[in-house]
Amino acid sequence: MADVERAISALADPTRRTVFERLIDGPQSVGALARGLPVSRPAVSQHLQVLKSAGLVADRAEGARRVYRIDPAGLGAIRAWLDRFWTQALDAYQAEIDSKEEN
Amino acid sequence: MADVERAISALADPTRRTVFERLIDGPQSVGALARGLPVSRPAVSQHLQVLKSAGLVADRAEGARRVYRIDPAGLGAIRAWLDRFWTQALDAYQAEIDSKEEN
DNA sequence: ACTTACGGTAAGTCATGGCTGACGTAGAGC
DNA sequence: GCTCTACGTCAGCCATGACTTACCGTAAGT
Repeated sequence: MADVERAISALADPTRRTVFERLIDGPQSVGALARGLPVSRPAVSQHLQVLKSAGLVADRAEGARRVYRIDPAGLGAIRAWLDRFWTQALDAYQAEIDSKEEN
Repeated sequence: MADVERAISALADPTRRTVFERLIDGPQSVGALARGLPVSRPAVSQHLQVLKSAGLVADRAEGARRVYRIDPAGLGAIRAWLDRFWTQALDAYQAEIDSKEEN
């Protein structure tokens, strides 16, 4: 649950969301990611740490470079949480409509 | 898409998430919500404005009181966005695994 | 009309966090 | 071993936003 919390707030930042979306095209090194973004390389590195601690990405050392890839775990956690939430909200919504129609 | 962006960042705040979750139990007035939270009533009011502009809640005037309820629109937007994202991520993930096994 | 309850708004404070530049470290090539 | 590239980390800056108090309009009850 706290895992989900961090995943959500991680994806709340626009830059971080962009970094994450770029990784969908395939694993990338930090420098490669930073080159396509309007922020410095340290900024990208920090964003990747946040994404990593949220279970959204994983990293693998490849020589001097560090390649990041998407980790399905974090996204799956959000999805599960959202699904449960979604059904609850819909149920409550429908129940509210029904109770109004009974008048 | 920008709608989704606001919905996500809206749910990123813990207090706001709590407010939203409380509304699942049924529509609530601002005062009722504030009474169960460690923050002041204006704070809750401001959070509700954010949730409203994100399409996550809707309000209805009921005499002097203002009752807020969950609006499925915002949650549905996040869900749709996340689903598309989810399949893309999984595809990319699987494709990456396959390309590694070909060595 | 007066009062009381409810809630949105304004102004101001303070903490969080995103960003940069500087620095230190590890690997690869000559 | 020297150099160059690639990253992570640290310190500090600054904007964003969450929160509070004070205030104002509005609706209902007496």
